[in-house]
Amino acid sequence: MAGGSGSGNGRRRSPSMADVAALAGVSHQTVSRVLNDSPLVREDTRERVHAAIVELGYRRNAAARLLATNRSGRIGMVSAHLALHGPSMIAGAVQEAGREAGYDVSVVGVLQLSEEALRNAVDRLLDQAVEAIVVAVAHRDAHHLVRSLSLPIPVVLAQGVEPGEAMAAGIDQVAGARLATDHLLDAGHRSVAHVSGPTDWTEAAQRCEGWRRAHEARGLLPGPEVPGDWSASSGYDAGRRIAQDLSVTAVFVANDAMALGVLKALHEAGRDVPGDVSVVGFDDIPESDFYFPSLTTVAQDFLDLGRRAVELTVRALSGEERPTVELAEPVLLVRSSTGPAPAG
Amino acid sequence: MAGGSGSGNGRRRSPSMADVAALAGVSHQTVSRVLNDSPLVREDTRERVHAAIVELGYRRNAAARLLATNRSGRIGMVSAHLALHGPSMIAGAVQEAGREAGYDVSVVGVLQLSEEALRNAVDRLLDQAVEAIVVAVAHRDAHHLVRSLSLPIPVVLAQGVEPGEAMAAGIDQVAGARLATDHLLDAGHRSVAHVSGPTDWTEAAQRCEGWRRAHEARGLLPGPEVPGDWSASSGYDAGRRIAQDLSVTAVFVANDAMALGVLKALHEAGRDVPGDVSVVGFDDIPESDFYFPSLTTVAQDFLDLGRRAVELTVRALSGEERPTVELAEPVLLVRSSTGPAPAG
DNA sequence: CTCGCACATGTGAGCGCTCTCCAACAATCC
DNA sequence: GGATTGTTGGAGAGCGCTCACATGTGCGAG
Repeated sequence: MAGGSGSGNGRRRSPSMADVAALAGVSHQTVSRVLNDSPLVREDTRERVHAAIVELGYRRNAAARLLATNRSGRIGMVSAHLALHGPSMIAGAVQEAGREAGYDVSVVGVLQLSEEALRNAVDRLLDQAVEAIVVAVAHRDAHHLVRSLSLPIPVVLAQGVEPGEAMAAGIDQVAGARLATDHLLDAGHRSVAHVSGPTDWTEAAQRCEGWRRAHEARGLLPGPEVPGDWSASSGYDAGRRIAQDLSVTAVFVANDAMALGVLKALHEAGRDVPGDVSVVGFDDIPESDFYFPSLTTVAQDFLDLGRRAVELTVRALSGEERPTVELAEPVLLVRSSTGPAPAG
Repeated sequence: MAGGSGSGNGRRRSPSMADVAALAGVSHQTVSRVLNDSPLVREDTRERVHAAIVELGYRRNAAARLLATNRSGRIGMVSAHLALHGPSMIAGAVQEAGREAGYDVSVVGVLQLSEEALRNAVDRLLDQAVEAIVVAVAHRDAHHLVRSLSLPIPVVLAQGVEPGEAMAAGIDQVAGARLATDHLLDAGHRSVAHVSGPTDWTEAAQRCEGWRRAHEARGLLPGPEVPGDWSASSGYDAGRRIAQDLSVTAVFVANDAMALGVLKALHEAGRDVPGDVSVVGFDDIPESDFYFPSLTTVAQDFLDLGRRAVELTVRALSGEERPTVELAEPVLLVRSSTGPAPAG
């Protein structure tokens, strides 16, 4: 036991605060103060410490800091279908907005939607000691789970929320759908068909609701509703069914990808867009301007949504009880896939 | 100061190992053993501990564990343009493959590509104590940065790599481009035009290279090259220029989104696809089957790529010096946007 | 009946940081 | 000139875990 206490330890440990302190000729506490921008350090001391930090390539150990402070500076986010336009935009926006607010954002994607998968995702985030969780899964089950889950940290919902709901940010899907449907009805169409998203997705349900209400408000009966699954392929199938019904002169499709399929099916069936049939999409993906014809669609400001979600998070974190933000309003982009109802 | 030492401390701390140990009537070490599946625990003790864990809702503190072990079980990933199909698929695949291999994956997206932004991203990952980093930015600068950066942890490249490169997984872009170009040349076209991606992206450069070589191999001169930026909009601009040149009968477009733009421009110029002009894309995004006409394109197995990248990471982590995997081969999907060269 | 050896469990140090206290010293006041 | 500030610095505990070790059993062998 005497003598050589194992010094030559193969892999060199990274420098610690003590090493920096020793090199700068101060105590570890002073180094800590410098790192945390405390004003209680003389300028030349601060510089000496900084020099030591650079020389050693010191980097503060986040785990130790977290252990001591119990604050991770990290927000978790759970998302599904990250390959889809909306979810991926929201994830990017939350990450960006979080960063602006001084938080790191960890995104965990759920592949198969199930209660277990969601719980799992939340568990993984909890393991990372996140201070709050943003759930951006606009699925009914997710909504329920979030509300039932009683976590010691704030959980905010992004997307698929109801107006006035606390701890929830969103874009008014019902309003967006009404915008789209009203545009068609205003153009003289007697009714509008709808290609919907999967019904267990709250957004799909809300868009459907808006479409229905737009008709109701005018005392009209809505056209046929054909279910899809967000994919272009399902839109194509729906489009083929719609093309057979010659009384349909206008279609509101729940997202742009499906609208692409609808457009193709209509085209193949020899029905002209917008001459015979008008089509409106939802999402304004960058490609939709280059469809044939370029697609009238509803645009949502995802970046703003991300910012609102983070704003809620920050407010909740700073003690506010059940912070609320208003739903954002989507915008209709009129392009060339819509026109007046055909005469007759 | 006597008496009531602040016991009613508002926010209750989450239970620690010691709490579990006390409840189960064992020492904290035994709890640790149970948590780490040590065989040195009697069955009934193990059950008692488990019961205590459940009762208390105990969850192991990852920061403390990391501090003690110096192993985070986390892999970092830096990605850019997560809204694009390829990058987003790769991110998902790496996350999934990492999870299978027992690692958590942290993705940090870079918005503006710059050396500083990349360094920043790496810094953020380092702060999370990742054990390795996967860089999935197929940009020349990223490639350089990664090779110059000398980190104490393994860094593997995914996408935009050269054959035989160590610590790098990829899909052979040159081969993919040759596949596409040869398909057109085989169909009798005398030369093929190319709408390329931004030239500082290695993938764009490699696809361009494959297109060039395919001509070379037959002693042909390549058609005009028009630069794009991956967006449908830039593809549209390129398509308009190409449509003016009546000698062009075939176009290889560096990705599907730009191909959509090309298709539209060609259509507007009255040039029939594939009657007058054949078009091939790259990526096989789910929508490309529903373009007008449905797009012949090159498909890449991103999931496999993710798995290979993680495989490299794991091998490097387990001490292998400079592990290598082979480039994967992409596949040509022939659909209806390509046909024989027009007579004349 | 002691020894030894497997197994099962407990003890204590230390990971790198932040926090709460306390010490040293200069400048200021009555 | 001694008490009173304010400024700058240091010492030490403790966050919750894992590690290396010490300890306490039971049981067959010498």
